[in-house]
Amino acid sequence: MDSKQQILLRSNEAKEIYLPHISADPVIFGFENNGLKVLMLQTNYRQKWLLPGGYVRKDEDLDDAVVRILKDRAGISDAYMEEFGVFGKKDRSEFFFEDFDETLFHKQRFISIGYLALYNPSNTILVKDDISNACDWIFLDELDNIDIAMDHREIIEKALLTLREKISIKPIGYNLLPEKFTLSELQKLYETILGKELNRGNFYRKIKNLGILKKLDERRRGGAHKAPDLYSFDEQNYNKALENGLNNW
Amino acid sequence: MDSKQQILLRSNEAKEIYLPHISADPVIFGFENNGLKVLMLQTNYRQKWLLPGGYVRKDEDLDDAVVRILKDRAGISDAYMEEFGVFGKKDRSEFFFEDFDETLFHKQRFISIGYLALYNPSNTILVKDDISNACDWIFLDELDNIDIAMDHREIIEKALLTLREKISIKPIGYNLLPEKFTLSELQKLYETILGKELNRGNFYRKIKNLGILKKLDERRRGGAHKAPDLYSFDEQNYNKALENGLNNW
DNA sequence: CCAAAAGTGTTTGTATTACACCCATGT
DNA sequence: ACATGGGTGTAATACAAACACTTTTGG
Repeated sequence: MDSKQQILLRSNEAKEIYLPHISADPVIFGFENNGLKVLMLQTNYRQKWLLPGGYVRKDEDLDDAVVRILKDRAGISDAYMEEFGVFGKKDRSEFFFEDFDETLFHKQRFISIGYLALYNPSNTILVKDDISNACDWIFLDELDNIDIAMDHREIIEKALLTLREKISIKPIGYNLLPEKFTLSELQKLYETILGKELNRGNFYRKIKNLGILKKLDERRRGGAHKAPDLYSFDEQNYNKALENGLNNW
Repeated sequence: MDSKQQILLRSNEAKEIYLPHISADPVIFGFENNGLKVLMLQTNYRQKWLLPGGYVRKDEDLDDAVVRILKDRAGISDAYMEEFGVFGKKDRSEFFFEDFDETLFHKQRFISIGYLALYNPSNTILVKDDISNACDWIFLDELDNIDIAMDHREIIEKALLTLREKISIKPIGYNLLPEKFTLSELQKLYETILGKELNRGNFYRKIKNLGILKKLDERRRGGAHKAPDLYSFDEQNYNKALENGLNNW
């Protein structure tokens, strides 16, 4: 079965179970090798890259739909999630399926709700579904080199802006870093998101005064030099800081 | 024609021209008599108060739809506008029209996109449309005393939170105050949105250093005491501050 | 004259920034 | 030994918060 037939099959099913005209597109950010990445899928059909979006079931809360979409399309659960924008231009999506006729579910006009998600790439086992031929974390600076469908590039940019604003108000890291991490990894994450370098000593003090870290009795061995201490987040204080907000960086 | 018949009539029309399942609800804030107000309509049907929401035409950008809705339902143009949240619980709206059958357009499941708008009440000539028997600015502290339909109270609360966060990043006032205003009016606006009192002298210096005000050669006469100077916004600097953001209050 | 309005001064406290220094330690 | 990591000291700066005093002026 070729990719076009597969889409047609999906279309009929979709008409029955999903609300028309509404889609949700999660921009899932991950942090690895000192860089920010976005999870994207490449469709069999037309070989273009897309956010792992999906639709809302007729009998399902929108919030639940997004959780399900993340799970089904990217194999991700328990990610941090937040709505950050709505994309509703009238020709934003219809053109993509130009070789299908108007009855195709996917070819409707869609208003898409953008969700920002944070997740640690090393926790993911990437599974491409049957309409995708690839599922990958793409570094932010590689986005320019791939062919992105519809307005998904614009969606990612808005998500990134939101992330940047967010980090000056709320702590970020819990969903992006592994259980155990070093201070310089955390600092690098902040530097990457903010797009500027931070002073190590000041970062050390500030993050420590927040009280959101727990120093572990372990070190990361095997590096070329002194073994750095490992930390993890103190969940209670982290969540308290999430509620109360922080100051600026 | 009673209110139920009127809704039925609207329903048939609506099915033809609007996208199903999608609505937009603007929370329009106004400032008058030293207090924040929200524009609301009271439906003939069931006498409940609602935000002046509307639907999106099949051939219309979402952004344009919101502008049209504001114009048609509240007689407002050129308001500041910004999306602040999406409300998508599955039973959030269907119950309101319980005495109609399932074919009613309005009784569908709706996912509503919330928009925050700022407008000066004295610029509005309130026009109730034919499905509303009242259209009014309601003071925030009066909201508890009126019967608000669906989840619209929750939507207003989220909008207010967004407004509060917004004021610490961007200047606010251009769309909420008349052309010419006094410093104490502006201070009162800030105090109302932030929900706390500010020191006059410090406010004076801070707002002045922002450079977003123009002092006019006029005074407000007729008060009991010294006539206060009138100001207006310096549009260029105001917009620059909008782009660049400010500090905290 | 009086109360509101405009404008300025000062003090205290707290964060931020930028550097710099010292110690610890794995290879 | 040495590069990295951990931890602290400090001086300059910049605001923010609280308060108080003065001058102006419309009725």
